[in-house]
Amino acid sequence: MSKYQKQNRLLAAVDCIVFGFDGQKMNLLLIKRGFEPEKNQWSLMGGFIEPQESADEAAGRILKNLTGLEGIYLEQLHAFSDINRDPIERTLSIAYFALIDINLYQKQITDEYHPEWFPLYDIPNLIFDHNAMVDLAKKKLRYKAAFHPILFELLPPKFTLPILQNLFEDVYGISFDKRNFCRKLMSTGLLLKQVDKDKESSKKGAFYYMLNEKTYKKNFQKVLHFIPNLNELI
Amino acid sequence: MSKYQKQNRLLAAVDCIVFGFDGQKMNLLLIKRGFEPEKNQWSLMGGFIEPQESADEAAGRILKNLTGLEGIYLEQLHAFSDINRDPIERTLSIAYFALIDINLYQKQITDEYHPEWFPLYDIPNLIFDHNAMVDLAKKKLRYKAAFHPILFELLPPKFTLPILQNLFEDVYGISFDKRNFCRKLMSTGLLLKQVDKDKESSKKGAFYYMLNEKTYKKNFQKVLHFIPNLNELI
DNA sequence: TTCAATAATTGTCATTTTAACAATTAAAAT
DNA sequence: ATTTTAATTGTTAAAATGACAATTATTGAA
Repeated sequence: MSKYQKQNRLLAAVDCIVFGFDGQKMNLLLIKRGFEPEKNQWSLMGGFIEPQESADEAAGRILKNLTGLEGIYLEQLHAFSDINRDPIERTLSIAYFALIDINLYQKQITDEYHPEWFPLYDIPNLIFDHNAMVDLAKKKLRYKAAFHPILFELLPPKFTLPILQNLFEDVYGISFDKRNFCRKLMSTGLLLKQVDKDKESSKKGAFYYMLNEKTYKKNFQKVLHFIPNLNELI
Repeated sequence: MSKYQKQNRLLAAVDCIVFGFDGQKMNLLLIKRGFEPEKNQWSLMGGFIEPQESADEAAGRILKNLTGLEGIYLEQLHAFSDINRDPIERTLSIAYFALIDINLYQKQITDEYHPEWFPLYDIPNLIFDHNAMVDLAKKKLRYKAAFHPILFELLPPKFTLPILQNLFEDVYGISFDKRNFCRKLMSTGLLLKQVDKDKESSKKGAFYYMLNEKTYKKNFQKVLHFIPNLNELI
C-alpha cells in the first residue's frame, strides 16, 4: 500500500526520569549531555525512538544502557510535544519514570554518560523541558505511592521499617507517626518479618522485612491508603 | 544550527476518546473512517499533528472539528507506539480522552465524519489499536472519577440527583445505595440545590442541582471518595 | 556488673468514616 | 379521596483514622 504522502514527520524520543533511594533521601539520575545543543549541561537520559522499536522498548533500552539493569519498574508518564522544546529541530518526547534499587545500580555503573545522582530536593537546571518532566514525575510518584505499594521498587530485597519510613517521609517531605505508619503497613499483609536484624544503624537493631511477592502482585491494583491527611500534601 | 541528520522521523497523530452521557448511559462518539486503509470502518476521531501545533492543540483542534465545542475537558491518556499499529506506515498516536455535555454536542452537530454515539457497553470493532485505547480510557475514567469530581463534566449545568446517580452507576456498572450516595455527594460541598424541579421524569419531581464552580475548581485536586467498596470495582 | 544512651518497638482511645439497612413524602393520575 | 410512582431522608453498628508516649533491646562506658 502507499504511504500517507503529504503528512509531516517528526523526530520522536523518550526521556527517562530515574528515581533511586539511598536509605536517607530520594535521588534522581542525571547525565551530562555529550553533544550539542546544550553540551555538558545536565539532562535526563534519553534517546530517539529507533525504527524497529516501540516507545516502551526504547525506554527499556535506554535505561539498560544507563544502568545495566533490565526488568525494572518503568511507566509511561506523559508525551511532551511543544513545538520548540528542542531548539535544533522539533522533537516529540515521551517521558518515562523508573524506580530502581540504587544498590543494584552502583554495582553495574557505566561511565559513558557521566551519570550522577542528585538529591530530589536539589535538582540543577536541566536542558529543554526536562525540569517540567521531573516536576510531573514527582507529582505522579506522590500520587501513586499514596495508593499503591510502588515505593518498594526503590528498596533492596531486605529492608527495615525505619528505612521504609524514611523513604515515605522523604517522598512526601513530612514525618509520619511511627505507630500509625507501622500499623498501616502491617495491615496490608505486604511485609514478611525476617528473623535477623540490621545492626549497622542502631544499637538495638531493626528487624529486616521482605516483600510478600504474592500479596504484592495480587494487591498492586488495589487502592490502599498509605498516607494520612493526604489532602494536605498534594 | 544544523538538524539531527541521521535520525528517523515518524508520523505523529492524536486520537480522541469522546465520552458523553445521555441521562441513562455512557456513550462514545465514533466516526466512520473516510479513507483507506479500513475505509468505512468505525474509528476514533483522530488526525496528524501539524507542524505548527502541539499534541494538546491538535487534540483540541480535532475535537472542535468533530463537535463544534471548545474549552471542554480534555486530558492526555497515553502514547501508543507499536511499530505496526498502522499498516500503511508507522504512526505514533497520542490518545486523549474528552468529557462533553452531550446536549451541547447535539446542537452543533456536524456531519462531515458521519459521527455516531455508541453505548459504552457495546462498542464495535474499531480500526488499529483503537479498542485498546478505549479500554484504557474507560479504566482511567473509572479510576479518576472515584477520587475527583470529573464526571460533572458530562452533565448539563442543571441536573438532578437521580441523574447524577445514574451516571455513576453506569460508569461503574453497579448500583449504589441512594442514601449513602446522596450523603457523600452533599458532604463535598460541590452541589448547590436549586429551587425548581425537573418534572419530566417523575410525578414528584426531582430538585435540580448545580455545581458550585468555586468549590469545584478549588477541590478538584483533592482526593475525595465517591465510590464505596472501590477495590471490588477496579 | 551496672548504668547510661540510643533507637526500635508497641497500645490506647476518642473521633470520624463507612456501609448496611426502609420508612416517609410530594405530586400526578385515576 | 385514593392510588401510584419515584424522590427524599435517618439510624446504627462496625471499621478506620489519627493523636497521643511508655517500654524494650542492645551497646558501650563507667
